[in-house]
Amino acid sequence: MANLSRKEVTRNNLLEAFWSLYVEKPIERITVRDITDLAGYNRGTFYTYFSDVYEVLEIQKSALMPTEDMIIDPLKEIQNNDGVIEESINGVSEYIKNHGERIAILLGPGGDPKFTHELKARVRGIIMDFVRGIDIREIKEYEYLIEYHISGMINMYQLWVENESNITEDELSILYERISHDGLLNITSGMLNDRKTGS
Amino acid sequence: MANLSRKEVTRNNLLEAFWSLYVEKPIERITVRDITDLAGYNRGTFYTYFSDVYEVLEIQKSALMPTEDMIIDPLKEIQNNDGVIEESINGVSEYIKNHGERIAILLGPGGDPKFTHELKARVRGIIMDFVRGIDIREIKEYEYLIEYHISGMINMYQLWVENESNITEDELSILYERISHDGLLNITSGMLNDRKTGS
DNA sequence: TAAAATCCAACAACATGTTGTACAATATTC
DNA sequence: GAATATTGTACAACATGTTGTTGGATTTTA
Repeated sequence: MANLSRKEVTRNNLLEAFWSLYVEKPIERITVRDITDLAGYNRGTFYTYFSDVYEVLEIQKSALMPTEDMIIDPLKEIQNNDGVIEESINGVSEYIKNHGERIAILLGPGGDPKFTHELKARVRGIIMDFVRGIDIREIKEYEYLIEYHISGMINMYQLWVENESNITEDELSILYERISHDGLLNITSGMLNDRKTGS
Repeated sequence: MANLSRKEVTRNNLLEAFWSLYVEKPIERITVRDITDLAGYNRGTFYTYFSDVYEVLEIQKSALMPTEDMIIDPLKEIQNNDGVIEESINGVSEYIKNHGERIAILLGPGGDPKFTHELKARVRGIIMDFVRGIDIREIKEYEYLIEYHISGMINMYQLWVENESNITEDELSILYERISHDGLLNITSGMLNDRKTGS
């Protein structure tokens, strides 16, 4: 990874320049000139590497997409256990943590809804394949529950970054487990100070 | 709602033309000319109503944002009940159903992440205000649980539209209730055909 | 290793299209 | 016919994507 050709260096510089602009403003206001000025190249140089600004974003997105293995491996591990979904979900959240800040930006208000959509579809698809193998009833309905859970997790994480980590990572993990175990209403009842926990 | 002035008609035509383009392609590829050509006006006319294509989207978004009342009223209704959050959530999903297709588009892969973000922040804020009034422990943590739930619901709905309603509306509602009551893992255990329900 | 041939990243310049604004001319409404 | 809405046209500013050129690096040849 040491010796990069001139070509690779230029390409990386352009990719990095794009990202530092993307963090600050929406993609539709990022021009080719913005990128090349920041990176220190001629505007035309951009076109020897990319065909337009959106292609740069696509490249960044692919780099942040989880591989099949990232999702499948943890799933396989638990085929011997009972807590069927839990562990796989933690595998996913592990991945999200690792790619950290950049993913949070793509998931957030200034990010790319296509990324979020594709990410969820991918994780959902893999989990659904797995689930089909373990003989579960109401498959069609189950897809929605998975969607609920994946979305919930992803957006909890995004909010956590947005809130500048106002709770610890461990506390967040514990919340993941509690909410997927018990559901919102059970947890809410348990959190009330001076009321009956009704049904 | 019967007699619209010419001005109102023109404005509406432009808004509608925008929307029918927005359904088909991302906003960054919608030009002023596209809109006015489709609506049958001169390009200059556009600028007497809007300052830019993005402003048109903002207007559409505000029209689809829930009012305070839409969220608060159902919350008030249940202060006498025990199922604290459940009903309020159904109020929200009611609203989503009413504005239907358009909201799903804004929430979806071709939509606007700022809309989704603002929508969630609004609902979350109102629910959190409410929750502060009923003396709940771990307020800071609770915000994340609300985020999980709101995101889960919104995205279940979006997927349902994307799946062209492959289950009925009632079935979807029931899933909402089950998942918020019991949590994913409990439901999963209950759905397994020939395994122990573990832990 | 030195000279020649080739490559190719970076560049300036160009043609094209969109934007937002302005203003006089025309059409529509009441 | 007076007021209002829309059109047509023109313009400067700017972004886009393409082209042909340049000069330094790399490869080939002897």
